[in-house]
Amino acid sequence: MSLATASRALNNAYGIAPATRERVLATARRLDYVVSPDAARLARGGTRRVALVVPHIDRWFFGAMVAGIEEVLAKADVDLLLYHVGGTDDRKKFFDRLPARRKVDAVVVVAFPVGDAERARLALMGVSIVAAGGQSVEYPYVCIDDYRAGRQAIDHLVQLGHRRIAMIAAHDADLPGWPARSGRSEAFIDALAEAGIPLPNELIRDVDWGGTNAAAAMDDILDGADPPTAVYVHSDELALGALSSLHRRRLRVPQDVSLVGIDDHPHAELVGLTTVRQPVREQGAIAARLVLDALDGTDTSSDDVDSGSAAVTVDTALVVRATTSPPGGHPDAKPDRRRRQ
Amino acid sequence: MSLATASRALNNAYGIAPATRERVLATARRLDYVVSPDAARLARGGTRRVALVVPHIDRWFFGAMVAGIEEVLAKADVDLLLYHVGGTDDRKKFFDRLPARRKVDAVVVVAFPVGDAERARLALMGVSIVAAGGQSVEYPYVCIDDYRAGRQAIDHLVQLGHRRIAMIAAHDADLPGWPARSGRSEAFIDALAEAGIPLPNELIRDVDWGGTNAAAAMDDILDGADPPTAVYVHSDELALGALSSLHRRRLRVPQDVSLVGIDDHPHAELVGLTTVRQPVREQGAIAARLVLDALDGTDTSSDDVDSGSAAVTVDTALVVRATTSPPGGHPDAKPDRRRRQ
DNA sequence: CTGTTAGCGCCTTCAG
DNA sequence: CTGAAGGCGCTAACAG
Repeated sequence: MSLATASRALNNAYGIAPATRERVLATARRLDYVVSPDAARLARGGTRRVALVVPHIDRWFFGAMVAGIEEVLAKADVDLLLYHVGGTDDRKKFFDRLPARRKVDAVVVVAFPVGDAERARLALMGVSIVAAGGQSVEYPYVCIDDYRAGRQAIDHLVQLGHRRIAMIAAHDADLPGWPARSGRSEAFIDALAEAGIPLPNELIRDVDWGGTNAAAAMDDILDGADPPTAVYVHSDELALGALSSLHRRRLRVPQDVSLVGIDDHPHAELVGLTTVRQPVREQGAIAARLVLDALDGTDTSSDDVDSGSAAVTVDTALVVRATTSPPGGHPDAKPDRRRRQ
Repeated sequence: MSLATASRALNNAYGIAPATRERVLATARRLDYVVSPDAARLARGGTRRVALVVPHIDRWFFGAMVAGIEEVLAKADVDLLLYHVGGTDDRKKFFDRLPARRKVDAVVVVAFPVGDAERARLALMGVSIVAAGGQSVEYPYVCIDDYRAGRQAIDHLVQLGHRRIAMIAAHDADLPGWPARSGRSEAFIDALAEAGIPLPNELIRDVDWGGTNAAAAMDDILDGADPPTAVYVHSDELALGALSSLHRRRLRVPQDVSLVGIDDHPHAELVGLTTVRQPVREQGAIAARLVLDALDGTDTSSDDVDSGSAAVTVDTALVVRATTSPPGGHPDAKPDRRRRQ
């Protein structure tokens, strides 16, 4: 039979006799034949591929995000090209060479602040772009409200009665302009202001990302003249560092000092860390759906539909575990050690 | 000028005048032109792509491995297609559908035990396969010697004078046949036997992978009649769980009980966990090189070269931190809290 | 419903 | 050293 007929059969196209199709499929099965996606793409246009640009694949947050994205994209039968853009040089190289060019229908930047120059380079690719975990004025995105998450953490401390509260923030040399920072910091400032607490500059540290750095910052803070009764840390992995400092000093948590983080990292549950949960995997899934929307939009050119839902903010929630209590730690007020088991 | 000339110029082919080439390249640059990799692949054969099959991308070990692979493969200008094969159903679906078929030149299975049926399916793809993190009789692989790693951990405990030692192993429903298990378990058995210590079956637990499960196992062990003075845990993430159990019970580590893990997870340093380091990222890099070798081999069909170096075992090393000491914990013998800072 | 005919964008002999 | 064909494996109009 003819080539075209076979092609139609394999693609479930219209206008083909069920019998013929069945025959084709059977033969294909017998020969273990599958169409070449590359050749198909060449003829049809549109790779079913999207590029994933991710800074630190070996950190939980990014891994979970990728897992979420992969899950729904795989289901939609689109492939993922992984570009690990770790350090600054990697980053430069990526945007200079644009290795994903002509290879994908879309790119997802994962928790990755895109600068103006970089945006210009990306535009060159001529494909849709979505940002996962980090808002963007230019692209469809999904993220949490970092300010709100921060407020949930701090307000919790304030409500417990803490007045002397430290903050450990972090920056990442590899991620200049990481957007979560400012929101989480502003939350601290505002919350204290609203509670009538003067901003304790001597209790604020801004470290390079990493648990050991956070531990050092915690040490530094505790060495101060008037140490805090509670510490707000920008993320759980940093909080774990702070916690190790506390343990090393044989300070009791939460009796001597309370500790709250953000993220709900798997290890947070393990050590009973009070934190603000963000659904990372779900964000990934949503990002993937944004991608699929974009692809459909491109295919059908229906610009007037759903062009507003391109910005999704998912909710966060305080998870109270065992590292927070009123100052001095009233045992009665102390929550269960492991809340969800 | 002609199409062919341009093609030659872009590919640095032989037989082209430097001037002409330069002119072509300049124009290409000006037009922001890049060749279509898909079309090129169609004409030339050989996608420059490899598939990465990874079970739990959101766990540190797998992420680090992927990072290592990506680093060298990106440098060689080959792209990575990511297939996240988490649960058993994912796995079945992947091997049934073989979504990477005809899309890649090789596939890397990351710490992923491949069964016979699965191997047969993979063979269908007709591409080279390498195993990263887990030995394989069939494929080129890179991994550590799990038995040896286990021995390094246990022998350390034995040398410190411990005679009552517990073991927490783990299995993963998603990774049936995980090869590291047996080696790490045998190490325990052999080491005790050599030291003349009878195997304490009541101190051995085999849990589902996960920190909380390990914590529960630790609880269970400590509730026993004659608790151990030291615990050997199959991996750091489990050890962190065990550690949380110890902390919760206000047991002093290492004075009351010593703890040793395997992996050197980033958090191990944070909490001062004594462990056996394995260079995960490096294993990824080596796996990537095995892939490149295989690709070259295919291209040039030079079967007689380096066909023996296909199995690499990388070294592990004991890292003594703060969770191990002689039974009872002689302060003098106690190593520095944070060894490498 | 099915076969024919063009390409998709590139590489590669083969003659100039 | 360069240009002119042919083809990689498939799909998409077209006719039958």
